[in-house]
Amino acid sequence: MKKLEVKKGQILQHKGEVHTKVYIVKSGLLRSYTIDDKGKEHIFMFAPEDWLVADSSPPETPAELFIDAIEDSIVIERDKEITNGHDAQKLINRLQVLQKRIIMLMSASAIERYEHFVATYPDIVQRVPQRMIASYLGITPEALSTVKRQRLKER
Amino acid sequence: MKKLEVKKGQILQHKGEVHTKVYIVKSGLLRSYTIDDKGKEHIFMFAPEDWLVADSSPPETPAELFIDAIEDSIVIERDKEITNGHDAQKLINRLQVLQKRIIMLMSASAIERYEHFVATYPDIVQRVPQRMIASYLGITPEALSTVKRQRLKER
DNA sequence: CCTATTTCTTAATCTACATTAATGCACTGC
DNA sequence: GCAGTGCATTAATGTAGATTAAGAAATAGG
Repeated sequence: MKKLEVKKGQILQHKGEVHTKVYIVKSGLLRSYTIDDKGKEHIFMFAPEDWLVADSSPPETPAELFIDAIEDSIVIERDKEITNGHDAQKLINRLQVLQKRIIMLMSASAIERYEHFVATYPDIVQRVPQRMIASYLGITPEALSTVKRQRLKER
Repeated sequence: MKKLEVKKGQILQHKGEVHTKVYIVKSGLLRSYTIDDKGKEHIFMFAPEDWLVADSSPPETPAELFIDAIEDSIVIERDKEITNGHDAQKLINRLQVLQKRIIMLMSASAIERYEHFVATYPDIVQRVPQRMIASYLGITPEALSTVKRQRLKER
C-alpha cells in the first residue's frame, strides 16, 4: 500500500502481467484498456478521482488490461488480496457498472450510447480526447464526429 | 435462504422489482435478460448448475434484469445482504466474467464471439435454443444462422 | 515562437449485420 | 391425427457504422 505520483502517459500495468495491483485514484485520471489481436485499442474504463482501477483477473493469472494515466495523477497502490467486508460493497458497485455497460453495448445505438455517456460522466467528456470517448463507446472517432454533428442539428 | 423448484419458463424476477434476491442454481438452467425500449430481449447471462444469478443493482433500487428458467430447475434463494468473506471471491469471479464479456463485445466480430462462446460454454450450446445464443452474442438469429453455415463450409 | 505530430472533421465508399419475408420443421395441445 | 404456434433457415434488400483518404485544427516540444 503505497502512494504513487504518475505522469500523463505513464503506464502502470501492462496486459499479460501477473500479480497486478489495485489502484485507487486520489487525483487525476487513469484509464484501463485492451489492445486486441488486430492491434486496436478498446478503453474499458475511465477512473477519475476516488475511483478504483484494476484488472479483475485473479492475481496469478495474466492481466487482460493495460492501465495508464490520462492526466498527471496521484494514486494509491494496493494488493488484491486485501479484501475486507467494506470492500464487498465496492465490488458490488463495480458489478453494477459493468452490468449497465454490457446492456448498453448490446441494446443501444452509437447515438444512444454517447448520450448516456455524456449524461453519466459529464466531467470526463471535457477531460479526455474524442478518440478515447469513441474507443470507450465502441465506435471509431469518425463515427463519433458524425454523431456529434447530428446531435447539433437536432436543436 | 430457501430452496425453490421452478418449472421451465417460470419467471423468478422481473425488471423493475426491488429487494430482489440472489439465486444459486443447484440443477437446471436459468438466464437473466433485459428487454429494451424497442421491446427487444437481450440475454445477459446463462446460469447452469453451481452458478449464481442476480441483478447487480443495490437491493433498494429497481432491478434491470428479468430472471427465468430455461429448464426445470432447483435453486437456492438468498438475500443480497449476506456477504461474507467467502463471497468476496465469488464477486471477483463475476467481475472477471463481465470484464471478458465487455472486451468480447467491443473487439470481436459475430463469428469470433460465437467461436468463443462455443469453446467456453460447450454444454450450454446444446441446451438452449439458437435464438437465445444469438441474443447472448448480441446478434439476430438470422445472423447466427449464417455464421454457422460459413463455419461448416470452412472445413 | 515556429515546426512537427497528433487529433478532429468531412466526405466517399464499403461491409457486417439488421430487417423483412417466405418456407420447412418441430413441438404442443386439443 | 392434425391444426396451430413457435423456431430455424435461406435469400433479398436496407443501413449503421467501418474504412479510407485528405484537409483543418489543436498540441507539444524544442
